Amino acid sequence: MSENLRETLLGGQSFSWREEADGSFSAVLNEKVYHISTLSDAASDPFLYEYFDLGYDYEGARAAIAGKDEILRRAVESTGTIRLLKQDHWIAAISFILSQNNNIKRITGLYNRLSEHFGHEVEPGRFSFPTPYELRNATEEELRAIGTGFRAPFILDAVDKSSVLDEIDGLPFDEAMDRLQTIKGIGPKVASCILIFSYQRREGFPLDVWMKKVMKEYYPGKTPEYFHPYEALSQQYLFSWIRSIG
DNA sequence: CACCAGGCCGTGC
DNA sequence: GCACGGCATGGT
Repeated sequence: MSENLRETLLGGQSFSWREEADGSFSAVLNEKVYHISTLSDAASDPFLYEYFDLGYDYEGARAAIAGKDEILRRAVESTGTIRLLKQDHWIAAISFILSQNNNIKRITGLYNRLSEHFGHEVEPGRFSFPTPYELRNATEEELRAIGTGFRAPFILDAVDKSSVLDEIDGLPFDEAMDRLQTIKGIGPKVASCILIFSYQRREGFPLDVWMKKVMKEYYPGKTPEYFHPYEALSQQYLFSWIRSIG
């Protein structure tokens, strides 16, 4: 099977993208509205080249993962190639704070409402995700009013501590995890998602309710170390697979 | 009505 | 250190 752009963009690592009626994808990033139909659309754009991590050999990684064991082979063959996006640190941090005890559809809705209420319009009807500066005067009541619920104070704490996101690069993985968790609403799972989908830390292995089920049923006694050096990508394939089969 | 969703916080032990 | 209840909201 070939590239699965849909799974990469809408499968739970980003909440910036929407699927258009013609099957293409669009998102407001970098003060622009990007439209993508295939990965080749990204190759000639420097921003998208980085964003889609086009310098990494995902086909090679995919083959290596599929050869690891029977479950991974099944997971890999159940879908096309999945990539690990390199998203903006702030967007990723808030996205995954929103994700806790939530589902992908509702997370996307919250992401869009935050953009419409606190971001700015870059094209008619298309809003950027709000920066920490744009959220500096937001109140807990305003954030709750758009449906963020108990996550509202976490967002405000992240605004206060947004500089933490500039102190992550170069840290050993465990220290990066600890530093991110100084922000309220960021625990081990959210921190690992931020590190993978924004800081290119491929040793992350987020354990959400789906992946805990996978580990219990198919990898009892195993730790993320088992999947080295493809922890994050293996996790993405297993996550996609277990969700597809329920 | 119940239970769940890409969990974490605060408390108690 | 680990176990537990609570938590906003919308879908099933």
